[in-house]
Amino acid sequence: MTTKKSSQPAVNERAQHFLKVLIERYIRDGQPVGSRTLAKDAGIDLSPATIRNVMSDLEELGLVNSPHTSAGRVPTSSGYRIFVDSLLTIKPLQQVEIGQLEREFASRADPRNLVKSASNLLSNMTHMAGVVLIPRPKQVVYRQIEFIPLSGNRVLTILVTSDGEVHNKIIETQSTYSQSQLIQAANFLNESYSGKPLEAIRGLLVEEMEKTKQQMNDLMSDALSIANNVFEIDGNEGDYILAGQTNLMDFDELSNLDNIRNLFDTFAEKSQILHLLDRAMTADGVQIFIGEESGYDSFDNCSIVTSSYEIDNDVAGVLGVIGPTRMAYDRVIPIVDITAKLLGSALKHQ
Amino acid sequence: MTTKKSSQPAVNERAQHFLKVLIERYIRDGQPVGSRTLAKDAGIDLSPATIRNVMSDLEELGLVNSPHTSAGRVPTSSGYRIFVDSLLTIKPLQQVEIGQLEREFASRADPRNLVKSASNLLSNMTHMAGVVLIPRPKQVVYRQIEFIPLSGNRVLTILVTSDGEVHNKIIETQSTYSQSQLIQAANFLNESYSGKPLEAIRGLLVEEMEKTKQQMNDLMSDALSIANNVFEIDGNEGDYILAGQTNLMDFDELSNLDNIRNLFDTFAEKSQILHLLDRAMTADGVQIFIGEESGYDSFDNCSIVTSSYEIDNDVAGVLGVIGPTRMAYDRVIPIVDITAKLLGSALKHQ
DNA sequence: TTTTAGCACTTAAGGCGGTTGAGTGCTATT
DNA sequence: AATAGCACTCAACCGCCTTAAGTGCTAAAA
Repeated sequence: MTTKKSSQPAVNERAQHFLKVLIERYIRDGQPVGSRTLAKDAGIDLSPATIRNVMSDLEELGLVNSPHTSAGRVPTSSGYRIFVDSLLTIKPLQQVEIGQLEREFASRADPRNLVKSASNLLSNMTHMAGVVLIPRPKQVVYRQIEFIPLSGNRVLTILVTSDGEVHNKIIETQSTYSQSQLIQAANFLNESYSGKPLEAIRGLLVEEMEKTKQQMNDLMSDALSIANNVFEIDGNEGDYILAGQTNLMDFDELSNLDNIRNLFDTFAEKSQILHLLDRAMTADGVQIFIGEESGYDSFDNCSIVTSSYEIDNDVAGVLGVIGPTRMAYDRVIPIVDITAKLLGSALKHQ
Repeated sequence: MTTKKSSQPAVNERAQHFLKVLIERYIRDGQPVGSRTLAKDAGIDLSPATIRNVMSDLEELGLVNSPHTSAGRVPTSSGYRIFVDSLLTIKPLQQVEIGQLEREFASRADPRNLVKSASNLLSNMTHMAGVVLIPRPKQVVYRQIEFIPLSGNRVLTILVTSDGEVHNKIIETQSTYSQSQLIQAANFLNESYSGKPLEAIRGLLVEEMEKTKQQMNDLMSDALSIANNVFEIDGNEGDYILAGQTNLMDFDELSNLDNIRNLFDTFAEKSQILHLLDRAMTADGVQIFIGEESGYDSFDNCSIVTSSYEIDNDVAGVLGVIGPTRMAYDRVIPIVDITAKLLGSALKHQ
């Protein structure tokens, strides 16, 4: 049945079985698996001593190893590999669970949300991290383009593709275009080529260059009606950019896992931070929240130094630094202060 | 000079000075500050015993406290508050540093990047977390609007405001509009009202309703030239959505700070994950990277289970789960598998 | 009255030795 | 080929002790 050589340990069926049971066990409770345990679990009636021989073979093959001499065995990557490739029996999901998932997906609308909730689903179901690459269709179909003139002959182009994704890009043009020129250019493109694959457009353009007509103008009242609707709902949601969160792990007073976890969850949640920044927006100059003052438990051991920044003398936003209460305020305060001023004036020059 | 009452400890100048020195010291090395240390640091020639009395007063006032009976003192939030409000001597930044900052800001172009690099600057200079609220100008000036018809009478509106921000919103209209109707509506709005403050537009609309002319059509060749430029650079950057990263802290084998830190930095960096997902995109069906197989050090103790998902029979993206090598593969694999299928078909139905 | 010296007391932290329990490898036997 | 027996290893835990830092209190000195 199985060929065996005395010089090189054999990976016969029995050994494979033990490997399987060992890995399953290790996955279950995370402890190195010893011979006695394995003997009981395996369902084959063998003494621990025998198991030890087998495990020793497995170790020689690099499929398991021990953290130290008198510990049980732990699977190595190669061990997992074999397990996954040929030993694994997959439990299909319950029909009920599948149903739930289907309903979950059915209830979402636009692609962005779908992707987001797929990621959340993965994370929730597995209690691990879920990740979803944003769809990148092989054939990107062009939907809409828009141009916004910037200073010089730079133009902001906004390209909308079939998947509802919006791509912003700043391009440098050879000559300078006026705003109305750009608008008309966009109209032309949009009317002629929406729905065509991106790669094809260049070819089509040349060929179809002079075929266009325009039959607009009289639907303006419709435009009005829609616009009314849009400007009604202009909710400016607010969002922030965070950097260097992991720096916080350097501080002893924050770096127990619970604390860090709370902090990061708070960052991910966003709403609390947004409230906090909102509060900081009203005051001008540098503002400091120390410990509980922020009002959020996760920041109990943190201070937040903020400053609002102004564009053309209007408060436009807030920026700041989050760190342990024990921070070098004398240094952080001027940094936040000057950054706010520089950011403000940098944004003004646009 | 200073009024004192025997019943309530006094916050005289000397006590304030000690508080200041204590906090400065504590900020420097994070250890509870004892009477002897404080005596040396304070620059006033007093014995530790005297200092102890003062510290005891400060404690009674709630400005400091000891972690345990025989430890030194640590500032409380109120202590920091007083320190920050009236004891702090701020070090202005070196002119050199300011120069560097200015140059840093000068080199960035669009607002989004400015905000991002401001956040990074804050984080780098302070070695803590930087946060910047995205500018929310008091008067949002309207730049550009665009409509994309979706199914039913839902319309995707894309509103661009003066700060270069793009706001997507799906609205429900009363009646159904065709694509060309929508395009014309957008054109009308864009031509007439770009540069006006958002709030004012509704009023202006009614009043200016019938004044519009159109003088387009002959700039089409320009449109062509620009478009050429845009479609040239269509670089579809690729991005992913991550969820439940903090779940990873639940696993003992990952949850030492160094490890978690590396992981989170990798998530934030994005490029590595993107490469990995890219690799997973080519294979179809579920793919598994175990430990070092991923090729990235930060994932040495992690496995990644991925599956590509298809839209209309074309591979559109990848999704997956990241967890410890010791994961319940038999459960995770079908979850990833089915999620990929469901996401694919959910996206197709659009 | 303020400051200081002295003293007894508290506490975290670290080192040391012993014990326990799980597990191993080897050898001789069945 | 499988097993039993045995000596050995090692992490983890426990209790014990010591050390270092610091405290509060009281009584004496300035």
